[in-house]
Amino acid sequence: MIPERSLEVLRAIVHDYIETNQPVGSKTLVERHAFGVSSATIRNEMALLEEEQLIVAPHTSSGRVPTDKGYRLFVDRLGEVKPLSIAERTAIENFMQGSADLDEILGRTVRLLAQLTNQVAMVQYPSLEKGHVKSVELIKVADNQLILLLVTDISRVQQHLIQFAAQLDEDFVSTLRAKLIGALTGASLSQVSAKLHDFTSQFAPNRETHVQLVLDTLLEQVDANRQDKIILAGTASLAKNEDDFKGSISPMLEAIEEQVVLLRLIQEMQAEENGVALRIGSENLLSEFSSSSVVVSGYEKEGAEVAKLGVLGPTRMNYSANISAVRAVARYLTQTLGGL
Amino acid sequence: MIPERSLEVLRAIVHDYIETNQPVGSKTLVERHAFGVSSATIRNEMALLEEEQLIVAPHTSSGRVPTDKGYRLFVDRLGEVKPLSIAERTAIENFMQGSADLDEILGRTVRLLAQLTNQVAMVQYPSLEKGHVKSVELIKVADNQLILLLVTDISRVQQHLIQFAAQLDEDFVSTLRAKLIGALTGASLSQVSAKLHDFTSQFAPNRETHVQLVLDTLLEQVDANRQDKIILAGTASLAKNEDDFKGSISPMLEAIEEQVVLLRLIQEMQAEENGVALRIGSENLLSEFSSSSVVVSGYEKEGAEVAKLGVLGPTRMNYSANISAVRAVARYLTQTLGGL
DNA sequence: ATTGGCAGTCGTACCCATTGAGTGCTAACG
DNA sequence: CGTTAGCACTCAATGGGTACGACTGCCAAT
Repeated sequence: MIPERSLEVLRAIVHDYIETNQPVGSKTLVERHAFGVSSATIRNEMALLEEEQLIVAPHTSSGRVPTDKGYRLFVDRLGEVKPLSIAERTAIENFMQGSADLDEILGRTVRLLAQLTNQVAMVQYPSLEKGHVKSVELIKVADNQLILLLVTDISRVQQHLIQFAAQLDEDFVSTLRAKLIGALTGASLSQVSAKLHDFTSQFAPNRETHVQLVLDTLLEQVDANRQDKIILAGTASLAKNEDDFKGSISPMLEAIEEQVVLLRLIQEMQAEENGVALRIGSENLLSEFSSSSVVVSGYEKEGAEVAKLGVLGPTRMNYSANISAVRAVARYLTQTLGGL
Repeated sequence: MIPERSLEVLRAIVHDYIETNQPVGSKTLVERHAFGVSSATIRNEMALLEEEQLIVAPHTSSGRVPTDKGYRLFVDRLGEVKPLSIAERTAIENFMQGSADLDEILGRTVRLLAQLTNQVAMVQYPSLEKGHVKSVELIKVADNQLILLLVTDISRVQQHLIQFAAQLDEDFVSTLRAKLIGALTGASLSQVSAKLHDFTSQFAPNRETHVQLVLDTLLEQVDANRQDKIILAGTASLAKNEDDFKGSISPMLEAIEEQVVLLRLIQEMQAEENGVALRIGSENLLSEFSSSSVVVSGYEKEGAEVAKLGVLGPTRMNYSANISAVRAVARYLTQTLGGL
């Protein structure tokens, strides 16, 4: 429905605007891009694009700026995304090398992504919902304190301190430990609750409150895997691009600090055909992010998507470069996790 | 050497400037504070203060603004710091209640401090240098993978995944585990290295590389306790007070993200008589923080200082309120940790 | 459909005069 | 000798006025 040349003009406008941060006018446009036509023709095209609400003029006598809708059309019809440069690829590989620990891998990943894109980078911790229990450990650290460890197959160990009213004897702890291991090893996290259904009855009545306390803590740990965590890097780039955002950046910083908000935001984003999900400006329902865009992609472990990563920046961002960076980093992370 | 009335004037200037964010002139000063003298006298005093470089006039025909040196004298001669309001005290107590896990306690603490002061709050994780080993655990999670756990007496468990080239048999793992526990339980972290000196020789030569790998990882974990970690909250307030800082806030955000810089910064601050350490503006040697002030205080566990916490904000901050907030929160944290 | 030309709009930059807050200085006062 | 009133002076901020220039939209010609 929208003719090819109009699209071409839109592409050029987005491109120039991203580069110069100035509203772009018809004259400079024909100078920089070798359209075969004069500025007057471009003016007509631009009037059309404005009617379609794809671009807008900040004031009467100025050039045009893409609207959110304009950016959206731009990325949807982007065609090819620019592949990463060789320098970038080697940078990625060097960055990821020699990490064994999950925390370290994710930490490196998020810094890498921030560096590649010059935007705020976010990496969500893997959801363990689909994980399995590898082992459970009880470690006595004081007469009345245990540390409960839950080891799952996504290279992560959770720990929690349990405080008891009374002293604990070694025998009780070790039988409890053995029975827990027996009952849970290999179970998927979603099964844990069911598997423990009648667990307490194995113990003498006077032990029951202690056992129950441990079970409660354990279930809490399992539950904690559902509300995941997110790590960030590159928040300084918000300040650097400050005038790209309407208003102050401080509500954005606040929202970012509230992990819950961010998590909900990226949770509800569903990937499109090219593997990444994209929200542009007002497509983000939260008002704090109405002049920001978010690019996210899922990453996988053992063939299943376990969490997401992505970047957050002004709507005036380099979509092509950022999309390919997010995609590449997600792929490398998937690959790195596969090697564990 | 500096007469009392001059000090009084300096106090008034700092007070008004913090409140209004405007250079303060002699006339408005006598209006707001009931000195017994006229504005001309105050002008003479101000000329004196300026000669001492305690205040400065941004331009010829404007009021005065405190210099870093002025702020310094102000806080040194502050006399009493304003005690917290009852509302603030109950807020603190509510905030701290019902936390058992160290991570959670520190997380709450840092958010509390940010909220009380409206500044960037920082809490350093306890240094475990003076801690003791409570237990060591080896958990087999796959044929060729172990998780090493180091449990210390500061309610923190460290974990690290170890990957082996060959398969491991249960017997080897459990004897290694038993010997490690035997050798290290109760040892202080600084002794660990020495205690393991001749450890490898207990094993058959073909096991040595495996044992060594575990020991290396263990020592790495012990070492990791020296380079501590810091958590932050309230970075949004940087943006909110943006114009209080010269230049952009983005280098500050960068420095904050580089934990190393922050750690060095607060590490080298030594507490003064009132229990808090204070760096004002250019007293911070790092140029990024030349228009910021930092207030820190140590907090204790079992009578010994284990780490620091504090706030970071513009030199134009409410020193009195922030000092007392930092002091109070440090005390409450010490108290909370004592209950573990 | 494209183009050159042209009137019209509006933001930006610049100059200039005015205003007002605040200073330093001096001379008078108790 | 400290304090004070008065006064001349400085300089940032403000607002009006004008010129400039980068655009656009429209129209008539190609």
